[in-house]
Amino acid sequence: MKFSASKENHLKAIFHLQLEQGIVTTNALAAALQTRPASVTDMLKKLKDQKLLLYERYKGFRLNNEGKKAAIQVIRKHRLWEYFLVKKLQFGWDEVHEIAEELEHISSKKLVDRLDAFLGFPDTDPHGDPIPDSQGRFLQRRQISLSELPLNKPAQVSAISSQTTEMLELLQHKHIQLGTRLEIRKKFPFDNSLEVKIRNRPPVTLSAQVAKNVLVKDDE
Amino acid sequence: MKFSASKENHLKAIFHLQLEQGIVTTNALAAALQTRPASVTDMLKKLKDQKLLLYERYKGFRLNNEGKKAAIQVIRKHRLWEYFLVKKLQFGWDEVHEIAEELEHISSKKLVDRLDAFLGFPDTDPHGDPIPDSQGRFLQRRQISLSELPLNKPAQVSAISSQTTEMLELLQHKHIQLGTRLEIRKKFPFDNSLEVKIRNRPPVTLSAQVAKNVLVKDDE
DNA sequence: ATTTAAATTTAGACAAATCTAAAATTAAAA
DNA sequence: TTTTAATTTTAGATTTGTCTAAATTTAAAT
Ligand SMILES: [Mn+2]
Ligand SMILES: [Mn+2]
Ligand SMILES: [Mn+2]
Ligand SMILES: [Mn+2]
Repeated sequence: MKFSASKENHLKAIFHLQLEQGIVTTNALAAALQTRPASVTDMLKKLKDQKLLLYERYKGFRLNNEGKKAAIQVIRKHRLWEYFLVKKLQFGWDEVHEIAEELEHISSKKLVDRLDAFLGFPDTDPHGDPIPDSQGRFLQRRQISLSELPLNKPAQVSAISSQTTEMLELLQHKHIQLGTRLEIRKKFPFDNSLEVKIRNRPPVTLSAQVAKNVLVKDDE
Repeated sequence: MKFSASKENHLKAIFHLQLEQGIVTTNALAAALQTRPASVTDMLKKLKDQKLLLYERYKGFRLNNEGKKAAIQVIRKHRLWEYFLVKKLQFGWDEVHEIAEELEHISSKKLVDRLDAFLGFPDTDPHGDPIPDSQGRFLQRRQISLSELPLNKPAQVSAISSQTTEMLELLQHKHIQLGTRLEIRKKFPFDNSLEVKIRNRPPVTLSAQVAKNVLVKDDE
């Protein structure tokens, strides 16, 4: 089982998208990979031929078990290398992603397992994401509503449960989107509104109704 | 200047060949890269267009200054990764070449320099070959082939020029590795084979082909 | 100096991965 | 329910790197 770098990138991106959506669309994947929908369709055919995903034209797609296993191995490599770069080579957590995006395609399984041991079998990468073990097992952190998040606990937006245009417009205006890292600075019991801090931005206030529909996961 | 993996492989192989030959031939490069002469010609045109080598058709070729600089950077990466694999990940010196052949194409210059620092700026890789520094300087050590070593002159193995698995396996079986101290006890003109003595071991016989690829330096 | 052989290059093809433009399908709006 | 818009797929082209087979050039042998 050895896949090209491009196939590995596709598998990984599909894996992430289907965690949120269940089913993945051509446009979503093209956006995630910064490529064109037509290119995605081309690749989908190849991945389907290799029996890595379930796909019917015009109907969306998702990884099957084989595809998930392959994707998880790529994610494992990516996160172990990021951990290595930060912990051993003194890189900042914000400058390792691009390099790991290349290193994740080195194929030696033995290398990855030795690296894992060398690093002391870490279970979380520098961004707080879990690192799959050698067998591909990993603890998917459960996501909670922003309204349940404790004060001052760093978290990352992992889903928006109410996806009305109005809601998304409001969040966009407050600079909150999927992946945004934030923490709660203050809670107002009067109306259960929250004051939320995002790095490099002034604090913003969210109503209880909004907070309820923003799902977050631990950000280390 | 960022080059594709294939171009980097070509540059590196040309560099090594021209150390021996001065000028490099199409067939020699094809053999070194396990590819076809026609493919080499194709690549030569591209490298010439990018002004990395001097080339006239049917007349051989060699790297210019730019090409040498690029090749040395690839060699630096290759050898630093090999050192990392052996010293930090506990790989055997005979199993790292293939992996380094992939790792050498990771492009981040910062990564290489950080790795270098992390490893303590080593100047010799696990096969005894010198590691170029950040500016591309490196000490080509004065070493001779074992087949040129005079009788009964103590020497120390400093490099293995043919690093195939088969070669390394053979040497391992005869208890010869980097740093091994030895001397030639007898030379057989019939087939140019050698009888070599290693301290605390019975003498071993080496073929001319093997001896040619074992490089030694004066034993202090 | 011819002839023969070896080395090298060209011509034409192919696979992988990508793209643009146009067609087909599905979803949304009127 | 038409009509319109958005999404997705196809058709055909492009780039990079590789190959085989044939042609060209250089080197070796007679
Ligand atoms: Mn990352
Ligand atoms: Mn990648
Ligand atoms: Mn090597
Ligand atoms: Mn390589």
